[in-house]
Amino acid sequence: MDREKAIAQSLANIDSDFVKALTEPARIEILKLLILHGALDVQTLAEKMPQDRSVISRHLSLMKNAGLLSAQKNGRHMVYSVDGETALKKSEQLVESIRQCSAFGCC
Amino acid sequence: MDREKAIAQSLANIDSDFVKALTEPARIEILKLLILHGALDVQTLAEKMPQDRSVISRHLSLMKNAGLLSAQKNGRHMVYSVDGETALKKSEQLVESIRQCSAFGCC
DNA sequence: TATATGTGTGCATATATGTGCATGTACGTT
DNA sequence: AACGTACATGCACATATATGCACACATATA
Repeated sequence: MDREKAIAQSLANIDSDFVKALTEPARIEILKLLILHGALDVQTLAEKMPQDRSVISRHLSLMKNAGLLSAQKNGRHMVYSVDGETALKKSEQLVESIRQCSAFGCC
Repeated sequence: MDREKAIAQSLANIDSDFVKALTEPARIEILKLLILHGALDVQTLAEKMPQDRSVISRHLSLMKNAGLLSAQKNGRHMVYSVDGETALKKSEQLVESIRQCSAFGCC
């Protein structure tokens, strides 16, 4: 059925990794700190949070894979910053998925 | 600092329950079935999925609390359907949060 | 009333995920 | 080359979450 495929396609477009990246309080805090201070390395970021550096490092890696952050190696420092363009694009894509589903007549 | 509060406020507006509701494959499948077939009761929904009825019931409850679904009692049947209006509103709110953060100069 | 059906919840369990410590790797410094 | 620093990863562990079974409650039916 065409309609079924269209609905499945819309929902398949929901980027699970991106959404998951926004569910953890520690990651929201990282996001906040990065927006507030701009680009920060792992060490500096970890000093502003209760978790261990290794934990912060893993969160950053996850958020980078989710398209929320971008990273740049500066000497032995790894500098992370928010990839606002990608983040905005992905969130808009989420709205579009839900909008299409609404258009399919869910209510 | 005013800017700091504004950033924190934007990120605090991210509805964690709503976002979490979209991270579980089983819940996405429920969403798909509800959009496809319209309003469905727990039993009918559970027959189309591998999980136990109790599991489906819990997912539905969570999605309802997240504002993704609405429910109506019909005799001994509990009929769930997608609350497209609320879902769209919440997803747009997510975009707005990220847009504001972008505006604060994260990139 | 007695019986059957539809839901939700308590409980135990498996899996997923966050966390911290120890270690390995990469890079700059002396 | 030797050392110190920054980061990532393997490992063990605690917590969160999804799952299924059994049962209690509500409602329809005989």
